[in-house]
Amino acid sequence: MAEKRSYHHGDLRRALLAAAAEAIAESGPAALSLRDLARRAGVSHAAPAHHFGDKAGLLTALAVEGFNRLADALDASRAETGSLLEAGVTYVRFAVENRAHFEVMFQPSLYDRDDPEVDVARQRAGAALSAGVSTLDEPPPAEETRKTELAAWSIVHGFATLWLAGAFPDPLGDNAGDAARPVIRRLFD
Amino acid sequence: MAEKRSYHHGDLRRALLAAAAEAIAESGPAALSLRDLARRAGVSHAAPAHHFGDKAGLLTALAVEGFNRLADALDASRAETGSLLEAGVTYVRFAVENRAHFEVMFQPSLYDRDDPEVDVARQRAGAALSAGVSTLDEPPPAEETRKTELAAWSIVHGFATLWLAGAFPDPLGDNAGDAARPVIRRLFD
DNA sequence: TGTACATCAGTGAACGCGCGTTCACTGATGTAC
DNA sequence: TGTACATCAGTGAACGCGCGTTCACTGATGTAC
Repeated sequence: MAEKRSYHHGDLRRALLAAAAEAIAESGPAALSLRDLARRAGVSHAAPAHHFGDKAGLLTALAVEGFNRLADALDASRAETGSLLEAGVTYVRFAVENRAHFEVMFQPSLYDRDDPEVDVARQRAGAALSAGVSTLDEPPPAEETRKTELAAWSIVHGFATLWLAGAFPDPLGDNAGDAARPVIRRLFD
Repeated sequence: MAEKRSYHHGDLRRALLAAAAEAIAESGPAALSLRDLARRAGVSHAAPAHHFGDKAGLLTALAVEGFNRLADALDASRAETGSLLEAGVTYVRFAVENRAHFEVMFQPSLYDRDDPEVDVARQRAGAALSAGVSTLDEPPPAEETRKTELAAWSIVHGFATLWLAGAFPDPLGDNAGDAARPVIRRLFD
Protein backbone atom coordinates (compact mmCIF):
# COMPACT_ATOMS: atom_id res chain seq x y z
CA MET A 1 0.00 0.00 0.00
CA ALA A 2 2.56 2.57 1.09
CA GLU A 3 5.72 1.59 -0.71
CA LYS A 4 7.75 4.73 -0.38
CA ARG A 5 7.49 6.41 2.97
CA SER A 6 8.36 10.02 2.58
CA TYR A 7 7.06 13.29 3.81
CA HIS A 8 5.56 14.09 0.45
CA HIS A 9 3.01 11.66 -0.82
CA GLY A 10 3.79 12.10 -4.48
CA ASP A 11 0.33 11.70 -5.91
CA LEU A 12 -2.00 12.56 -3.09
CA ARG A 13 -4.57 14.22 -5.28
CA ARG A 14 -5.14 11.07 -7.28
CA ALA A 15 -5.04 8.93 -4.15
CA LEU A 16 -7.69 11.08 -2.51
CA LEU A 17 -9.98 10.84 -5.52
CA ALA A 18 -9.62 7.07 -5.51
CA ALA A 19 -10.30 6.93 -1.78
CA ALA A 20 -13.33 9.14 -2.26
CA ALA A 21 -14.74 6.88 -4.96
CA GLU A 22 -14.27 3.91 -2.64
CA ALA A 23 -15.90 5.63 0.31
CA ILE A 24 -18.82 6.87 -1.75
CA ALA A 25 -19.42 3.43 -3.23
CA GLU A 26 -19.70 2.15 0.33
CA SER A 27 -21.83 4.79 1.97
CA GLY A 28 -22.97 7.35 -0.55
CA PRO A 29 -21.68 10.81 -1.35
CA ALA A 30 -23.27 12.57 1.58
CA ALA A 31 -21.65 10.40 4.22
CA LEU A 32 -18.25 11.37 2.90
CA SER A 33 -16.02 13.35 5.24
CA LEU A 34 -12.65 14.84 4.48
CA ARG A 35 -11.27 13.39 7.69
CA ASP A 36 -12.31 9.88 6.72
CA LEU A 37 -10.75 10.42 3.34
CA ALA A 38 -7.46 11.47 4.89
CA ARG A 39 -7.56 8.38 7.07
CA ARG A 40 -8.08 6.14 4.04
CA ALA A 41 -5.20 7.78 2.21
CA GLY A 42 -3.00 7.60 5.29
CA VAL A 43 -2.35 11.30 5.57
CA SER A 44 -3.16 13.90 8.18
CA HIS A 45 -6.72 15.13 8.34
CA ALA A 46 -5.85 18.60 7.11
CA ALA A 47 -4.13 17.41 3.95
CA PRO A 48 -7.20 17.10 1.67
CA ALA A 49 -7.95 20.80 2.03
CA HIS A 50 -4.63 21.55 0.35
CA HIS A 51 -5.81 19.94 -2.86
CA PHE A 52 -9.53 20.51 -2.99
CA GLY A 53 -10.36 23.26 -0.55
CA ASP A 54 -13.48 21.60 0.70
CA LYS A 55 -15.84 18.73 0.05
CA ALA A 56 -17.55 20.45 -2.87
CA GLY A 57 -14.16 20.96 -4.48
CA LEU A 58 -13.39 17.29 -4.16
CA LEU A 59 -16.72 16.22 -5.60
CA THR A 60 -16.32 18.70 -8.44
CA ALA A 61 -13.07 17.00 -9.38
CA LEU A 62 -14.78 13.63 -9.13
CA ALA A 63 -17.59 14.80 -11.40
CA VAL A 64 -15.08 16.03 -13.99
CA GLU A 65 -13.32 12.68 -13.90
CA GLY A 66 -16.65 10.90 -14.22
CA PHE A 67 -17.91 12.85 -17.24
CA ASN A 68 -14.59 12.36 -18.98
CA ARG A 69 -14.59 8.64 -18.31
CA LEU A 70 -18.13 8.39 -19.63
CA ALA A 71 -17.22 10.33 -22.77
CA ASP A 72 -14.18 8.10 -23.29
CA ALA A 73 -16.27 4.96 -22.90
CA LEU A 74 -18.96 6.17 -25.29
CA ASP A 75 -16.40 7.29 -27.88
CA ALA A 76 -14.64 3.94 -27.69
CA SER A 77 -17.93 2.08 -28.02
CA ARG A 78 -18.93 4.09 -31.06
CA ALA A 79 -15.55 3.54 -32.68
CA GLU A 80 -15.81 -0.21 -32.11
CA THR A 81 -19.43 -1.00 -32.83
CA GLY A 82 -21.05 2.08 -34.34
CA SER A 83 -24.27 0.98 -32.68
CA LEU A 84 -26.60 3.09 -30.57
CA LEU A 85 -27.79 -0.02 -28.79
CA GLU A 86 -24.25 -0.84 -27.72
CA ALA A 87 -23.67 2.78 -26.72
CA GLY A 88 -26.60 2.34 -24.38
CA VAL A 89 -25.15 -0.84 -22.98
CA THR A 90 -21.87 1.01 -22.47
CA TYR A 91 -23.70 3.74 -20.55
CA VAL A 92 -25.23 1.20 -18.20
CA ARG A 93 -21.93 -0.58 -17.75
CA PHE A 94 -20.19 2.71 -17.01
CA ALA A 95 -22.70 3.53 -14.29
CA VAL A 96 -22.26 0.19 -12.56
CA GLU A 97 -18.49 0.13 -12.83
CA ASN A 98 -18.13 3.75 -11.75
CA ARG A 99 -20.93 3.89 -9.27
CA ALA A 100 -19.46 6.64 -7.11
CA HIS A 101 -18.70 8.91 -10.05
CA PHE A 102 -22.11 8.28 -11.54
CA GLU A 103 -23.92 9.12 -8.32
CA VAL A 104 -22.01 12.36 -7.90
CA MET A 105 -22.33 13.45 -11.53
CA PHE A 106 -26.09 13.46 -11.37
CA GLN A 107 -26.43 15.11 -7.99
CA PRO A 108 -25.21 18.57 -8.88
CA SER A 109 -26.21 20.02 -5.53
CA LEU A 110 -23.14 18.24 -4.20
CA TYR A 111 -20.61 20.05 -6.32
CA ASP A 112 -19.98 23.25 -8.24
CA ARG A 113 -22.04 22.73 -11.38
CA ASP A 114 -20.77 25.98 -12.89
CA ASP A 115 -17.14 25.00 -12.69
CA PRO A 116 -15.65 25.43 -16.18
CA GLU A 117 -13.92 22.06 -16.12
CA VAL A 118 -17.19 20.37 -15.24
CA ASP A 119 -18.87 22.20 -18.05
CA VAL A 120 -16.33 21.07 -20.64
CA ALA A 121 -16.43 17.47 -19.48
CA ARG A 122 -20.22 17.40 -19.36
CA GLN A 123 -20.46 18.76 -22.87
CA ARG A 124 -17.99 16.14 -24.07
CA ALA A 125 -20.19 13.43 -22.62
CA GLY A 126 -23.33 15.02 -24.03
CA ALA A 127 -21.81 15.19 -27.50
CA ALA A 128 -20.72 11.56 -27.31
CA LEU A 129 -24.26 10.62 -26.36
CA SER A 130 -25.82 12.60 -29.21
CA ALA A 131 -23.37 11.20 -31.72
CA GLY A 132 -24.74 7.75 -30.98
CA VAL A 133 -28.17 8.58 -32.40
CA SER A 134 -26.65 9.31 -35.82
CA THR A 135 -25.49 5.69 -35.97
CA LEU A 136 -29.07 4.38 -36.19
CA ASP A 137 -29.87 2.36 -39.31
CA GLU A 138 -32.81 4.62 -39.97
CA PRO A 139 -31.96 7.94 -38.38
CA PRO A 140 -35.11 9.77 -37.36
CA PRO A 141 -36.12 12.97 -39.18
CA ALA A 142 -34.44 16.06 -37.86
CA GLU A 143 -37.31 17.25 -35.72
CA GLU A 144 -37.50 13.82 -34.10
CA THR A 145 -33.80 13.52 -33.38
CA ARG A 146 -33.97 15.38 -30.11
CA LYS A 147 -36.82 13.24 -28.81
CA THR A 148 -34.96 10.10 -29.77
CA GLU A 149 -31.92 11.36 -27.91
CA LEU A 150 -33.95 12.07 -24.81
CA ALA A 151 -35.70 8.73 -25.01
CA ALA A 152 -32.42 6.85 -25.40
CA TRP A 153 -30.77 8.76 -22.61
CA SER A 154 -33.78 8.29 -20.33
CA ILE A 155 -34.06 4.55 -20.85
CA VAL A 156 -30.40 3.80 -20.19
CA HIS A 157 -30.17 6.24 -17.32
CA GLY A 158 -33.30 4.83 -15.77
CA PHE A 159 -32.16 1.26 -16.16
CA ALA A 160 -28.78 2.05 -14.62
CA THR A 161 -30.33 3.97 -11.74
CA LEU A 162 -32.88 1.29 -10.94
CA TRP A 163 -30.21 -1.39 -11.14
CA LEU A 164 -27.92 0.48 -8.77
CA ALA A 165 -30.79 1.08 -6.38
CA GLY A 166 -31.54 -2.62 -6.32
CA ALA A 167 -35.07 -1.77 -7.39
CA PHE A 168 -35.67 -4.61 -9.84
CA PRO A 169 -37.63 -7.22 -7.94
CA ASP A 170 -36.53 -10.29 -9.89
CA PRO A 171 -32.90 -11.22 -10.39
CA LEU A 172 -31.61 -10.14 -13.79
CA GLY A 173 -28.20 -11.77 -13.50
CA ASP A 174 -25.00 -10.12 -12.44
CA ASN A 175 -24.13 -8.35 -15.67
CA ALA A 176 -26.01 -5.10 -15.89
CA GLY A 177 -24.96 -4.39 -19.45
CA ASP A 178 -26.18 -7.72 -20.78
CA ALA A 179 -29.40 -7.42 -18.82
CA ALA A 180 -30.00 -3.99 -20.28
CA ARG A 181 -29.48 -4.94 -23.92
CA PRO A 182 -32.86 -6.60 -24.65
CA VAL A 183 -34.63 -3.87 -22.68
CA ILE A 184 -32.99 -1.04 -24.61
CA ARG A 185 -33.67 -2.89 -27.85
CA ARG A 186 -37.39 -2.42 -27.33
CA LEU A 187 -36.90 1.29 -27.94
CA PHE A 188 -35.64 0.63 -31.47
CA ASP A 189 -37.98 -2.11 -32.63
CA MET B 1 -49.02 27.54 11.82
CA ALA B 2 -49.48 26.49 15.41
CA GLU B 3 -53.12 27.15 16.12
CA LYS B 4 -53.60 25.21 19.30
CA ARG B 5 -50.81 25.51 21.77
CA SER B 6 -50.84 22.56 24.06
CA TYR B 7 -48.39 20.24 25.58
CA HIS B 8 -49.38 17.47 23.23
CA HIS B 9 -48.97 18.24 19.58
CA GLY B 10 -51.86 16.14 18.40
CA ASP B 11 -50.46 14.93 15.12
CA LEU B 12 -46.74 15.20 15.52
CA ARG B 13 -46.00 12.12 13.48
CA ARG B 14 -47.64 13.54 10.39
CA ALA B 15 -46.12 16.96 11.01
CA LEU B 16 -42.65 15.43 11.25
CA LEU B 17 -43.10 13.56 7.98
CA ALA B 18 -44.19 16.74 6.25
CA ALA B 19 -41.27 18.67 7.72
CA ALA B 20 -38.93 15.91 6.59
CA ALA B 21 -40.23 16.05 3.04
CA GLU B 22 -39.71 19.79 3.05
CA ALA B 23 -36.18 19.56 4.42
CA ILE B 24 -35.22 16.80 2.01
CA ALA B 25 -36.54 18.72 -0.96
CA GLU B 26 -34.28 21.56 0.09
CA SER B 27 -31.06 19.77 0.92
CA GLY B 28 -31.35 16.09 0.13
CA PRO B 29 -32.03 13.13 2.36
CA ALA B 30 -28.54 12.84 3.77
CA ALA B 31 -28.41 16.36 5.15
CA LEU B 32 -31.50 15.63 7.23
CA SER B 33 -31.06 15.71 10.99
CA LEU B 34 -33.61 14.86 13.62
CA ARG B 35 -32.77 18.03 15.48
CA ASP B 36 -33.49 20.19 12.45
CA LEU B 37 -36.73 18.33 11.99
CA ALA B 38 -37.78 19.02 15.54
CA ARG B 39 -36.96 22.70 15.03
CA ARG B 40 -39.12 22.84 11.91
CA ALA B 41 -42.00 21.18 13.70
CA GLY B 42 -41.56 23.42 16.72
CA VAL B 43 -41.01 20.65 19.25
CA SER B 44 -38.10 19.70 21.43
CA HIS B 45 -35.19 17.96 19.78
CA ALA B 46 -35.82 14.68 21.50
CA ALA B 47 -39.41 14.38 20.36
CA PRO B 48 -38.85 12.76 16.93
CA ALA B 49 -37.21 9.75 18.52
CA HIS B 50 -40.51 9.00 20.24
CA HIS B 51 -42.19 8.39 16.91
CA PHE B 52 -39.51 7.00 14.65
CA GLY B 53 -36.67 5.83 16.82
CA ASP B 54 -34.01 7.14 14.52
CA LYS B 55 -33.43 8.64 11.11
CA ALA B 56 -33.76 5.32 9.32
CA GLY B 57 -37.12 4.82 10.98
CA LEU B 58 -38.30 8.20 9.77
CA LEU B 59 -37.14 7.57 6.22
CA THR B 60 -38.76 4.15 6.27
CA ALA B 61 -42.07 5.80 7.06
CA LEU B 62 -41.45 8.31 4.29
CA ALA B 63 -40.72 5.52 1.81
CA VAL B 64 -43.94 3.74 2.75
CA GLU B 65 -45.90 6.93 2.23
CA GLY B 66 -44.16 7.48 -1.09
CA PHE B 67 -44.83 4.03 -2.52
CA ASN B 68 -48.45 4.28 -1.48
CA ARG B 69 -48.87 7.68 -3.07
CA LEU B 70 -47.29 6.39 -6.27
CA ALA B 71 -49.57 3.37 -6.32
CA ASP B 72 -52.58 5.63 -5.72
CA ALA B 73 -51.55 7.94 -8.55
CA LEU B 74 -50.98 5.10 -10.99
CA ASP B 75 -54.24 3.40 -10.09
CA ALA B 76 -56.14 6.65 -10.57
CA SER B 77 -54.45 7.27 -13.89
CA ARG B 78 -55.31 3.81 -15.13
CA ALA B 79 -58.90 4.18 -14.03
CA GLU B 80 -59.20 7.50 -15.86
CA THR B 81 -57.27 6.95 -19.06
CA GLY B 82 -56.41 3.26 -19.34
CA SER B 83 -53.29 4.31 -21.18
CA LEU B 84 -49.75 3.14 -20.51
CA LEU B 85 -48.42 6.37 -21.97
CA GLU B 86 -50.42 8.39 -19.46
CA ALA B 87 -49.34 6.07 -16.67
CA GLY B 88 -45.78 6.99 -17.59
CA VAL B 89 -46.62 10.68 -17.53
CA THR B 90 -48.19 10.14 -14.12
CA TYR B 91 -45.00 8.48 -12.88
CA VAL B 92 -42.91 11.46 -13.98
CA ARG B 93 -45.36 13.91 -12.46
CA PHE B 94 -45.36 11.98 -9.20
CA ALA B 95 -41.57 12.16 -9.01
CA VAL B 96 -41.49 15.90 -9.52
CA GLU B 97 -44.36 16.66 -7.17
CA ASN B 98 -43.07 14.31 -4.47
CA ARG B 99 -39.40 14.88 -4.96
CA ALA B 100 -38.37 14.06 -1.40
CA HIS B 101 -40.36 10.84 -1.28
CA PHE B 102 -39.09 9.81 -4.68
CA GLU B 103 -35.47 10.38 -3.73
CA VAL B 104 -35.80 8.38 -0.55
CA MET B 105 -37.76 5.50 -2.12
CA PHE B 106 -34.96 4.72 -4.55
CA GLN B 107 -32.09 5.05 -2.13
CA PRO B 108 -32.78 2.02 0.02
CA SER B 109 -29.50 2.34 1.88
CA LEU B 110 -31.20 5.18 3.72
CA TYR B 111 -34.00 3.14 5.22
CA ASP B 112 -35.00 -0.33 6.27
CA ARG B 113 -35.76 -2.01 2.97
CA ASP B 114 -36.92 -5.18 4.69
CA ASP B 115 -39.58 -3.45 6.72
CA PRO B 116 -42.86 -5.29 6.08
CA GLU B 117 -44.83 -2.09 5.52
CA VAL B 118 -42.31 -0.98 2.92
CA ASP B 119 -42.58 -4.33 1.25
CA VAL B 120 -46.34 -4.17 0.98
CA ALA B 121 -46.32 -0.61 -0.33
CA ARG B 122 -43.58 -1.36 -2.84
CA GLN B 123 -45.44 -4.36 -4.16
CA ARG B 124 -48.58 -2.27 -4.52
CA ALA B 125 -46.67 0.23 -6.63
CA GLY B 126 -45.01 -2.51 -8.65
CA ALA B 127 -48.37 -4.12 -9.38
CA ALA B 128 -49.83 -0.80 -10.46
CA LEU B 129 -46.91 -0.33 -12.81
CA SER B 130 -47.24 -3.79 -14.31
CA ALA B 131 -50.97 -3.38 -14.76
CA GLY B 132 -50.31 -0.49 -17.09
CA VAL B 133 -48.63 -2.68 -19.68
CA SER B 134 -51.79 -4.73 -20.10
CA THR B 135 -53.55 -1.58 -21.29
CA LEU B 136 -51.48 -1.41 -24.47
CA ASP B 137 -53.42 -1.57 -27.72
CA GLU B 138 -51.27 -4.45 -28.84
CA PRO B 139 -50.07 -6.15 -25.70
CA PRO B 140 -46.74 -7.86 -26.32
CA PRO B 141 -46.51 -11.65 -26.28
CA ALA B 142 -46.10 -13.11 -22.83
CA GLU B 143 -42.36 -13.64 -22.99
CA GLU B 144 -41.94 -10.02 -24.06
CA THR B 145 -44.15 -8.53 -21.37
CA ARG B 146 -41.42 -8.41 -18.79
CA LYS B 147 -39.02 -6.61 -21.12
CA THR B 148 -41.69 -4.10 -22.01
CA GLU B 149 -42.33 -3.48 -18.34
CA LEU B 150 -38.65 -2.91 -17.67
CA ALA B 151 -38.32 -0.64 -20.69
CA ALA B 152 -41.32 1.44 -19.69
CA TRP B 153 -40.20 1.69 -16.10
CA SER B 154 -36.66 2.58 -17.13
CA ILE B 155 -37.65 5.32 -19.54
CA VAL B 156 -39.98 7.11 -17.15
CA HIS B 157 -37.68 6.65 -14.19
CA GLY B 158 -34.73 7.90 -16.20
CA PHE B 159 -36.61 10.91 -17.49
CA ALA B 160 -37.80 11.83 -14.01
CA THR B 161 -34.35 11.39 -12.49
CA LEU B 162 -32.61 13.44 -15.17
CA TRP B 163 -35.25 16.14 -14.89
CA LEU B 164 -34.86 16.35 -11.13
CA ALA B 165 -31.10 16.45 -11.45
CA GLY B 166 -31.36 19.36 -13.86
CA ALA B 167 -29.38 17.29 -16.33
CA PHE B 168 -31.23 18.22 -19.51
CA PRO B 169 -29.16 20.91 -21.17
CA ASP B 170 -31.94 22.68 -23.08
CA PRO B 171 -35.06 24.01 -21.39
CA LEU B 172 -38.01 21.65 -21.78
CA GLY B 173 -40.59 23.91 -20.21
CA ASP B 174 -41.80 23.82 -16.65
CA ASN B 175 -44.17 20.90 -16.87
CA ALA B 176 -42.24 17.67 -16.54
CA GLY B 177 -45.20 15.47 -17.37
CA ASP B 178 -45.98 17.24 -20.64
CA ALA B 179 -42.32 17.29 -21.58
CA ALA B 180 -42.07 13.56 -20.96
CA ARG B 181 -45.09 12.56 -23.07
CA PRO B 182 -43.55 12.77 -26.56
CA VAL B 183 -40.36 11.16 -25.29
CA ILE B 184 -42.17 8.21 -23.75
CA ARG B 185 -44.27 7.89 -26.90
CA ARG B 186 -41.18 6.91 -28.85
CA LEU B 187 -41.09 3.66 -26.91
CA PHE B 188 -44.47 2.64 -28.27
CA ASP B 189 -44.19 3.73 -31.91
C1' DT C 1 29.52 20.51 -7.81
C1' DG C 2 27.98 23.22 -3.98
C1' DT C 3 25.38 26.54 -1.33
C1' DA C 4 21.38 29.57 -0.19
C1' DC C 5 16.90 30.40 -0.44
C1' DA C 6 12.01 30.22 -1.96
C1' DT C 7 8.25 27.37 -2.54
C1' DC C 8 5.14 24.07 -1.53
C1' DA C 9 3.06 19.60 0.45
C1' DG C 10 1.78 17.74 4.47
C1' DT C 11 1.62 17.95 9.99
C1' DG C 12 -0.62 18.10 14.36
C1' DA C 13 -2.66 20.62 18.06
C1' DA C 14 -6.53 23.42 19.03
C1' DC C 15 -11.16 25.42 18.55
C1' DG C 16 -16.10 25.63 18.23
C1' DC C 17 -20.30 23.37 16.36
C1' DG C 18 -24.25 20.44 15.48
C1' DC C 19 -25.32 16.03 15.99
C1' DG C 20 -27.53 11.60 18.25
C1' DT C 21 -28.55 9.65 22.53
C1' DT C 22 -29.76 9.24 27.32
C1' DC C 23 -32.69 10.10 31.23
C1' DA C 24 -35.24 11.90 34.96
C1' DC C 25 -38.99 14.92 34.49
C1' DT C 26 -43.76 16.95 33.54
C1' DG C 27 -48.09 17.75 31.59
C1' DA C 28 -52.18 15.78 29.25
C1' DT C 29 -55.26 12.00 28.26
C1' DG C 30 -57.74 7.85 29.00
C1' DT C 31 -59.79 4.37 31.93
C1' DA C 32 -61.43 1.84 36.12
C1' DC C 33 -64.41 2.15 39.74
C1' DT D 1 -70.24 13.03 38.39
C1' DG D 2 -66.02 12.46 40.75
C1' DT D 3 -61.62 10.54 42.09
C1' DA D 4 -57.34 7.76 41.53
C1' DC D 5 -54.15 5.97 38.78
C1' DA D 6 -51.77 4.29 34.61
C1' DT D 7 -50.16 5.50 30.27
C1' DC D 8 -48.06 8.10 27.04
C1' DA D 9 -46.31 12.33 24.43
C1' DG D 10 -43.16 15.70 24.76
C1' DT D 11 -39.32 18.37 27.69
C1' DG D 12 -34.79 20.07 28.60
C1' DA D 13 -30.30 19.46 30.50
C1' DA D 14 -26.27 16.79 29.89
C1' DC D 15 -22.87 13.83 27.58
C1' DG D 16 -19.52 12.38 24.24
C1' DC D 17 -18.32 12.30 19.26
C1' DG D 18 -16.78 13.35 14.63
C1' DC D 19 -16.68 17.00 11.90
C1' DG D 20 -14.59 21.31 9.31
C1' DT D 21 -11.45 24.93 9.89
C1' DT D 22 -7.48 27.49 11.41
C1' DC D 23 -2.60 28.14 11.97
C1' DA D 24 2.12 28.02 13.18
C1' DC D 25 5.12 24.42 11.97
C1' DT D 26 8.36 21.14 9.42
C1' DG D 27 10.30 18.44 5.92
C1' DA D 28 11.22 17.89 0.93
C1' DT D 29 11.88 19.76 -3.62
C1' DG D 30 13.23 22.99 -7.06
C1' DT D 31 15.89 26.85 -8.70
C1' DA D 32 19.32 30.72 -8.88
C1' DC D 33 23.97 31.62 -8.83
